[in-house]
Amino acid sequence: MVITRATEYAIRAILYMSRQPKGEIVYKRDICEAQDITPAFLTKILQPLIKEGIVGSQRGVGGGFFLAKNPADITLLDIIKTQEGPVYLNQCLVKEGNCNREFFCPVHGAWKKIRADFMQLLDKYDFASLAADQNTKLPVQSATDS
Amino acid sequence: MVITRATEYAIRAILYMSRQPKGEIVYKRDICEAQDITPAFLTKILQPLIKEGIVGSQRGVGGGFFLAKNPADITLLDIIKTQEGPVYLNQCLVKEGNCNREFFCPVHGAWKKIRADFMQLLDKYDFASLAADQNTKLPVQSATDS
DNA sequence: ATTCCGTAGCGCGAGTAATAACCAAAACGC
DNA sequence: GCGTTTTGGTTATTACTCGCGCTACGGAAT
Repeated sequence: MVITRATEYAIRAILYMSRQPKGEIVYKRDICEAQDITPAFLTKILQPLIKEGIVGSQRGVGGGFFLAKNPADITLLDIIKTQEGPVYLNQCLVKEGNCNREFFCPVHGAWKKIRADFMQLLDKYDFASLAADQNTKLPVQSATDS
Repeated sequence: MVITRATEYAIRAILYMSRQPKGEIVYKRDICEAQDITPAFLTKILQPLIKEGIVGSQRGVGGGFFLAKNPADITLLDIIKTQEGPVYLNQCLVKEGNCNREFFCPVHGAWKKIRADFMQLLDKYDFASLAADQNTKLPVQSATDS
């Protein structure tokens, strides 16, 4: 019951971009260095984010990636959904009719509620706040390496 | 991001036992039939529950399993923890010092909070209530097969 | 001796986490 | 304009881990 590494990296990458001036293009290389991600893997991770309209990309010389939305409008839930698909928690909730016990199984209803509450929990954290938190911890930019 | 089948089955098994008279021994075979679980797998699943003191077992002729605690004192979180270990959500939270970004990573704090809230969410559901829910759905016992 | 649970370990299959190779587009130099 | 360089886009492959279930043998109770 742990998020995948791809999700972890995606969150880091978005966080990194959130700290840049709005619309500023950042190099893949810079994200990788700052956040300890291999370039090839980062490419793959960013694709769904681009499709989702959260990240924009620019090819060619001087190209790179940038945030296509306001950090305040991006939440942890958004990122998790692009990487892992919808949050389900329980197999029975994956598809309607997937579980033939639905009629009488009381846990079914419980899971539905838990899932909804959990998603709401994740949706509370937006990247503007997260980036702000980081700024209070790290007033000096030069200490970003790990 | 889905719970394992073992957890699913464990919950079903506990639910089944919660509906029996307190302390009554049930056969493995009966649990398996009622809840669609293979006997060998159920054996494995019940072990951690026994170690945790949630389920009791009786060997020999006429032996079987029974609830060692009151259904009202067993929550979904208890079962999940026995099957999947502590709930972590994020690799960084698995072990203190596991994540060298802890100092400045703002997501770290967010995950800690989310995790605590999530666990509290799961801890709200006890098996006395769940079993009661089932009784309202299923007043007649003979309809329990799937 | 029989009937049950306890424990260890095996094996298939699916999913993770990368890596590699090749393709496409944009900008620059000439 | 044209080709080269610099970037991202896409697909395939791989090593590895883990979920899931099965098998086999051991141990306790009656």
